[in-house]
Amino acid sequence: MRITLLNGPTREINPGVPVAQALQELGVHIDHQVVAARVNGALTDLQARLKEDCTLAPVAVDSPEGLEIMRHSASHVMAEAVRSLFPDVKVAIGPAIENGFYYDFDAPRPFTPEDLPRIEARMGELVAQDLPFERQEVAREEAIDFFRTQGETYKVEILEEIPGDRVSLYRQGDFVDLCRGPHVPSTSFLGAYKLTGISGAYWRGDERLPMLQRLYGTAFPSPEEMERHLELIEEARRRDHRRLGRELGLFSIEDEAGPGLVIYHPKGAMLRSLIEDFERKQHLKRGYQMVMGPQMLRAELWARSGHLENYKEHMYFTEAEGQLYGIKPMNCVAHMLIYKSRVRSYRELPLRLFELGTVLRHERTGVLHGLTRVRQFTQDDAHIICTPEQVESEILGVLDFVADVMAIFGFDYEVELSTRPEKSIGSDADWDLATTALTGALRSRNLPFAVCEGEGAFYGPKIDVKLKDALQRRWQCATIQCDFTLPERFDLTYVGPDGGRHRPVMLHRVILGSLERFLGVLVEHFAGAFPVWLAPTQAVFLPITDRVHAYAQEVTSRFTEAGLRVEVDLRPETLRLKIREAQLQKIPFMIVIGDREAQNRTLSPRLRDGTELKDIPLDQFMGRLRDESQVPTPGKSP
RNA sequence: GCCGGCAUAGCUCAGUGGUAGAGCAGCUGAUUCGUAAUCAGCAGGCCCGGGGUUCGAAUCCCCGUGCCGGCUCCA
Repeated sequence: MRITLLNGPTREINPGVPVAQALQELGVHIDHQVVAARVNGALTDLQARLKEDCTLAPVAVDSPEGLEIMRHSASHVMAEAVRSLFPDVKVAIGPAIENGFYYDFDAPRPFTPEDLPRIEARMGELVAQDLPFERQEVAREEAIDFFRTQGETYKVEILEEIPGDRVSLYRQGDFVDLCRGPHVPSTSFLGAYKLTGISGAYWRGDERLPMLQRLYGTAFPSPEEMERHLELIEEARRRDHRRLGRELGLFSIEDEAGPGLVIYHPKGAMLRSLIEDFERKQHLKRGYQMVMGPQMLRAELWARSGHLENYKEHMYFTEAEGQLYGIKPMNCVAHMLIYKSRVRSYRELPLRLFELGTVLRHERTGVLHGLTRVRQFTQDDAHIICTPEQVESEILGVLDFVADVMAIFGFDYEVELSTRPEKSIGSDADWDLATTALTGALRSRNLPFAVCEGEGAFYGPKIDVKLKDALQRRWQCATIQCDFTLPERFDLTYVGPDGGRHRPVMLHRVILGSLERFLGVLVEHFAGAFPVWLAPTQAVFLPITDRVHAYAQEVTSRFTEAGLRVEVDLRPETLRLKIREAQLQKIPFMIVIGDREAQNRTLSPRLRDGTELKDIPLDQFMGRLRDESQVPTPGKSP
């Protein structure tokens, strides 16, 4: 039997040798770094026996596949630990996930935080025993019988649905699990792991099905790598926008006012208004027209738009003079009315209507979270109404818009295309047109994209943009959705060159998405240290003694009149104290003013990073601050 | 909405059946100071709300509300 090492030598090897031995004979050093192998490209256990000619490649624990295998094995070990400590639990599923793993159990009593150390300790014992993972292939019926006698009804349920006659089981110690594999050779291959959380999780992710108990863990090849990961979580905690929002005086969410309702404090309102100014300029530059719709519209309109049918449970209603009004959860309806207000010619298309539209959505209490999930938020929303021929170029325009804006804020992003879901309306032709246009636009900009089959809105396919923040976390911001329903329901038409009436296509799109969410992401991305153009307070003047108060106040007025966002700290405190507080407020420039500066009409700015500049002429520094206040132009100097 | 945890001063947190505490912040006074905390004093609480157990509840039990971590949903 001829075995070839990928990008390596070929050897004649006796049939029936295990993968690990074959690798060794091919000169691969086998230690705990190697957890599995690829046999002709397919992930395989190291213990598997080779029967025919093939190509081999080792899979190291620090490769993405190797890590996933190790984490998956960790979930099995956790399941064994849980089964041995709590014999009454049934096991459901336990995959590897980003940074770790989980396992779902049906437990007679919920787990508590005190259970975690016990389970972890038991896992430690299992790891110390170095139990081998053994793969066994059996007939599906045999597996069903086995799990049924064990009382593992969830495994039986899974088995009854998977196709094929034969399935694989993995055993380590006393624990046997239905599993595709592969696994690490034995429990001592686990590396560093830690149980991190408990939560409820619906069986099969369906809220109509029973809730199981999920245990989360994290696992890495080495303790150092796990430490780095835990440190990253700690860093995320430090950057939490809910904490920084309070500390920096940006916003609050008060129990008295109601959950999910953001109250902007002065600094937060300034930041928000800077972003809104930016948005207006960017949209006007790209041929959008600003519009504004009312906060509530008659319920009949929401019936017509289909919201009453599809979105009612998320809507707030109010009544006046016997009329029922729906408070807007989306901005589209008013935009439809604007379009319909007169006869439209093809010459007007594409019509791009932009609104910083504030919407209210009744979100279920459990999903609310800081600024990222709220009940009232403002979208940078636009509806583009165009001819079918214009759809693709309009989508391109939006993609370029997104690219520009993300570059300005300094975010990388990923793109997803979501296609027709099972429950949907519209003709196949419409769906094809829209999906082709979306895909075509992505292709022509060479944007790599993931396809989420069946994840589209019920009225049309969409492109979602996930920006990545400084901690590599992904956030939904921009989305571009094709919509055939609304032009239909509101009977939108335009007069074509032929003099006949035609139905336009509508694109619904946002760039930043929810300003609230975007603000939250910005806070965490910059850890509260906003770039000068976004900083609510750009500089604070710090007079050392009250002899220089007059000069400090004069300078403050001059900067303020120049449109710069500055403050002055006239308290009779020490410079050290003032610096410390300004530093904690993450103000970009702390400007020291003492007798020398007042004498020479200069300033001594300290930067956020601790750099001290000395005796800069007043006008020179004002020029610098003015320059840095400009919206960055990516592509030009850093 | 579901599972679990938590709720004490503006903030961070001690106090687990017997008279409510600390640090920071705040206020008052002194200090006029050169790059991350000057000193002293004072004040601050329906212990989330409502019921119950108990001679006695911040503490134990029940019901609400809110928050946190997840699930489901989602901008």
